[in-house]
Amino acid sequence: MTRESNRIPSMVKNRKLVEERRAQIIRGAQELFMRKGFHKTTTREIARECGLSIGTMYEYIQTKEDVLYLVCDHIHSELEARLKEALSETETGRESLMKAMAQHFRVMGELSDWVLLIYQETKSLPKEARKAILEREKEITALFQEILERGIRDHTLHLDPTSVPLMAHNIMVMGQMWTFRRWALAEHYTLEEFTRRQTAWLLQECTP
Amino acid sequence: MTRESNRIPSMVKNRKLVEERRAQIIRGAQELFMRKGFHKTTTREIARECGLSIGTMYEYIQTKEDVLYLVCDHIHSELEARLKEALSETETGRESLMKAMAQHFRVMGELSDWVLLIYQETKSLPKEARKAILEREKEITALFQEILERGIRDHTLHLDPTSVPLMAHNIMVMGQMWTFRRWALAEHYTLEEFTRRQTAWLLQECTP
Amino acid sequence: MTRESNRIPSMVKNRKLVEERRAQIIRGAQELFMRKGFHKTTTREIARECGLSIGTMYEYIQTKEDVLYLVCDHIHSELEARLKEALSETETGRESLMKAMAQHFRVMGELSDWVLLIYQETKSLPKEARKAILEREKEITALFQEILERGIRDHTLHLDPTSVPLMAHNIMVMGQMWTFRRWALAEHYTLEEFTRRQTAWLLQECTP
Amino acid sequence: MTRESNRIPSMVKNRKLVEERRAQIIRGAQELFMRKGFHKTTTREIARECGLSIGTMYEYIQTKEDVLYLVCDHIHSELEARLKEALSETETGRESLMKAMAQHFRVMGELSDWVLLIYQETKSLPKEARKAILEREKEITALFQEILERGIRDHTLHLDPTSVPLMAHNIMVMGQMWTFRRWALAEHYTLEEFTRRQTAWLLQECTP
DNA sequence: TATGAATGAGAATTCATTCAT
DNA sequence: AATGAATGAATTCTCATTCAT
Repeated sequence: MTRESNRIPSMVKNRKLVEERRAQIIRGAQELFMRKGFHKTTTREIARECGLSIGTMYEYIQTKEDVLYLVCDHIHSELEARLKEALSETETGRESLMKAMAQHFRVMGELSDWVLLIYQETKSLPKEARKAILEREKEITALFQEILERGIRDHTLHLDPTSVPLMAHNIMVMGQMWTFRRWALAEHYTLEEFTRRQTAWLLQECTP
Repeated sequence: MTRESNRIPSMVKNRKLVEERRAQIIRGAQELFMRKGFHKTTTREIARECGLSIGTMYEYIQTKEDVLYLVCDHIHSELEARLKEALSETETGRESLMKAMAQHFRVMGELSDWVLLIYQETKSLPKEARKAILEREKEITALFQEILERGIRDHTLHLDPTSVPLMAHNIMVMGQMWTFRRWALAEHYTLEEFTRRQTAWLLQECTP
Repeated sequence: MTRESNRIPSMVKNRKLVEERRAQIIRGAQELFMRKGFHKTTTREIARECGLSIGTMYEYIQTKEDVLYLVCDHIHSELEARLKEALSETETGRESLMKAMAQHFRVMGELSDWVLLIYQETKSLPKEARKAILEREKEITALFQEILERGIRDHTLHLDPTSVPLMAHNIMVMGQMWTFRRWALAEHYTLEEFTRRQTAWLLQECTP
Repeated sequence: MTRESNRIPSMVKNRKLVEERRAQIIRGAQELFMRKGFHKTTTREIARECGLSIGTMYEYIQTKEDVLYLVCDHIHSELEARLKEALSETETGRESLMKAMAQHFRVMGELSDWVLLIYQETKSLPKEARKAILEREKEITALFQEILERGIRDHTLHLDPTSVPLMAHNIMVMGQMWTFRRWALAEHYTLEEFTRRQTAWLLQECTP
């Protein structure tokens, strides 16, 4: 599930066991990183929280940064999975877009603490890992690009093809917006209102 | 200039000197925080970079977090000042909006490393300081709200008044977008194209 | 042995090891505190003296004050143990008192550097610990109260019962006297003479 | 008044001014040392408390230890002066002794916080200064020796002359006792009861 | 595989003292 | 005489990582 998990070497050979223990580690660390941030969480705390000894934990990772990577990767997997739930090839592009945006905002709202985590702690990752995380981000963005393109093909969305990447990114950013600026937005709008208005705005741009 | 600077107590009484030395500290720390991040920068490095002994530096701050606050506050001041340069009361709201958005995106592009800094390190600030930083963010957003409202009043912008806060935040987020996702956007658009398209999109929403 | 030792949390689980390492720490610190005082002794010196790395030492204590507490507690244990050696239930109260006083003065003389340590550094302890140390002091005083009361019961000591606490404290203070004012007393008296005179003085008060 | 004050060199030549400023310093420092102890009090705090700038303060002392010495010396002066108030050459030795003991206990009770200070912080003084402080202690003890000797000479006190120093020290220690062990003694006795019992005990020894 | 004691470089902060003004 | 900004050595404590059992 945590797709990139195999990028991180482990001392332990048994694949199944590695998978299982890392799930434990992710569960414990996620909670802690969210509450205290990456830097203020110690490896000891992570070990304790996930029920392993430090020695054992280090059999499954190499550095503390690995844990952060594991967590970020897992969150991305979750985001992507939840988004894909709402996708269907049988609908028109326009319908798909509306559903996808609604789901995207809903998920970003529900997992907002996790999303925050990704955007705030990614910079603590070593270059390679940071790149891999950006790649995931790109992939999710690509999902929206595909929907937009499908809409163009089936003539339910009228949009200059050169605007497709921009609009996909705009959608992504709208999602983040709900997690980063909720402190201000929630004073004025509910998630449903927010979704309705933003979707309407975007769709209008895609209407002849 | 660094408006909130007087929130942080100093051992040194001479106001002028405090102002001056803190400017030194900000200059040195900004550079380092940008390059290495807050946590990986040591107080000794900051002191060395800004040409003070640690002892002396600590006469002007109380904790390392104070330096971060000083830096964030300074960046916000810069952003706000640069944005205000482009504002003028004599134009129509629509004209103002176009200029302000262009300037905003330009500034966010130029200072993108600094902007990144604010959004990534703010969480390391103590609660009080974090709140003060959010306040600054609100104030800049308010500038766009005022422009939008002026446009509504002078009938050059047609927008449901309840959408004003949302659109102001959308503009803010578009600015951040250019700093956070430039790695992806710059593959497709120049800053000018980005500005043109986003402005057009937003203005269309404000056209009957 | 260092009875209160378990009040101080340790990172290390193995009870036996904790006992052992703390004994090491006490041994090293006692010597240093005696020579240089608590404040002028650094944690690194303590670690070096007791053959542990600082990191390791800090696995067994939480703060430098903990070391002081451990040392004070250990000294009290020693004092109490040595005093109890001389006690016997089978003798008359009067005989007991004489033996106990002699032993007390002897021990206070032998361990005078340690005793000095307790009385001079206790104030550097956090409140809770200071209270625990006073408690030990009370317990030793109580030993003398019991002897006096036994003497009253078996009619070998004639003393107003309301004077029992006062006399017990007087004995304690006589013991400290030999450590605190030896610089002056030793010019005139040997420990034996001191013991004889003070015992005689006190016993006379307890003779009809 | 602070007799030994001239042992400590000052940058300032004007004797009167030195006297005056040092009195200021003593007043401020005494309070702080009592509350926080010598080590936890900073020179800056002392300067602030006594209304001088640090620079100025250092014109009148050489090191922080000097301040401690000044304070201890001043306390001793106070103790001695208060004790001497109660002395009179015209009474019998016995009467003198009773009055002196009562006054001694009273003063030690009243100034107990200061007395504590002397006994707990003296060890922080450099050797020379520590010796000077012990000298003061000796002098006060000598006052009691003189009274005892006068009593022997005028036949109102019957005491083996070789016991004179011991008894003088016993009196001194009884005084300290009331400051050091008040936490326990005050549960059983008032200062008056304490004085009466201790005086009676001592006088009995001096009665044929 | 699992454990957890050991390590020590490294970090933030303090504070007595000086000295140019 | 008075001031107070500057200094930097010194101090306590932390924590990611290793490795012998």
